[in-house]
Amino acid sequence: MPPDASQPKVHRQVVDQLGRLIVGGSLAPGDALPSEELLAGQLVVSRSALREAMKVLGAKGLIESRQKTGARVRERRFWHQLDADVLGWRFATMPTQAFIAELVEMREIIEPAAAAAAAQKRDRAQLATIAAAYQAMAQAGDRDEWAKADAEFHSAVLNAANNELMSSLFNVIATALHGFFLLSARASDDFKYSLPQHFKVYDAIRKRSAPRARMAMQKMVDDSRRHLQHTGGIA
Amino acid sequence: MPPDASQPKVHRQVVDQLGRLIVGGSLAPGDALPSEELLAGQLVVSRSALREAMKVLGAKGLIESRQKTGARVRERRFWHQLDADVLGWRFATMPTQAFIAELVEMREIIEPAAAAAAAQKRDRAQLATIAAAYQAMAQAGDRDEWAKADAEFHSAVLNAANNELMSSLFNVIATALHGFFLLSARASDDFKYSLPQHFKVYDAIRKRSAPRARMAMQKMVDDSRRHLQHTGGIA
DNA sequence: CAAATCTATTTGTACGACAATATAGTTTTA
DNA sequence: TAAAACTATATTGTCGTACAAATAGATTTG
Repeated sequence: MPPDASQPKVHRQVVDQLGRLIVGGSLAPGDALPSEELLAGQLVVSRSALREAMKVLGAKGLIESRQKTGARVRERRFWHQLDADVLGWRFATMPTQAFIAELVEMREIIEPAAAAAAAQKRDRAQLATIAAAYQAMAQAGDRDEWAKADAEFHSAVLNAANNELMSSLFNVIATALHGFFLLSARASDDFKYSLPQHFKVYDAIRKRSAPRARMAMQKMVDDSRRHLQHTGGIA
Repeated sequence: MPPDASQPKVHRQVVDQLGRLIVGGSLAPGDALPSEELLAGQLVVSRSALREAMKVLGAKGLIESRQKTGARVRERRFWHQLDADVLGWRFATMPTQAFIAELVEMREIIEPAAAAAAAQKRDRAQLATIAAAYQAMAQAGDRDEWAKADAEFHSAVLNAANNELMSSLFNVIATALHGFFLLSARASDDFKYSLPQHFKVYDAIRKRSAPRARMAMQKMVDDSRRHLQHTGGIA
């Protein structure tokens, strides 16, 4: 009994189909979609289900519907680029080096800033959560355990910054990068090689030293980039 | 003939109503919404319109619907905090100092990083756009002209960073801050006092000096914060 | 007591009808 | 002729109803 074996609902499937078409470029900004009646016929779904899907796409900034004129694909600058689905569709249709670079750049901006903020604003419980994640990393027996604890560590740091906007942003970025196994710089043999660097981040946050926390996280992020360049990236 | 006098559609109104209730805390995470039939009756709308609204709220991470169980408010960590509507509802219901501080903090993280990236990646046309905005600032005759050109300048810098994720993020943050007139540090009498600082940003980007661009923007942002603290904030 | 079955509730999908709106064309008017 | 007012018409928006699908909870059964 797989935990998520429920077949996807129709409207969700339509959201995915149209989303991919738009983000993938098959439907360009300015293009008009077929009328709801027509499109529903083409996709073999009811107009009700189609409309629910269109509203969702509208909520993501991808399309705009107006009476008489119909629905049109909006310009890219209106797209909610930080929406998880939109990111996913970009991944599915254009996993280019440039796109990955954008994600990595965002990560490199957020994490050092978050570490600095965490050093200033973290409370005791949040520090404890970071410490627990660090312990789990130290005791990790294999790559999977390490990866899990590593993700928790970074998530805990973000949480300790006490800024929901920042957390939400990192959440999206990290999830997307996770899809490419690009979050942690995983050395082939010694997967724990970055443990000391993580300790420095933790220690700086513990001592409430924002500059040191920022620098330590910056170094970690730089290492990650160096590693990426070594392996030549993916796409 | 006001440009946007069209009465808001029903499903949009429902999205707003429920969105405010949830973000405002009247409906807490974990709470169950009434069944669609009931809720439609309470709001005096058809089930169809209500469902379209619920799908939109689901797309924003606010609620989750399941058969038999009904719809429930999701935990805050799932909310799309960077969605323009969600930000708007937070504004409408909880314009607290803490929330504004989160927005300002995000801005302070993004803009210096964006200036640095722009210095490295901008092309000629993007530089020209920044220059044009700067010129408009220099020639601004009143506060409104200045504010408009100022917004264009910052937007142009973000655009020159050539990272759609960053642009999208800044767009949302800046729009929200604009709602509070908190984007630019507007001195009461000399509204052009930050012009030289803007020039430094432009000049560094022109000379492709990332460090100087970052520092110049950082200083601008710091000034803005200092000014905020002087005036004691708003909410 | 555990497993299988049934039942009732709620969302999901489909269909049909009409209202509201905005475009494009048509007619009227100055 | 040009501008203004009107009219047709395509398309989305809203409503209501019926039924399908899923699933939590009660019931039966071994």
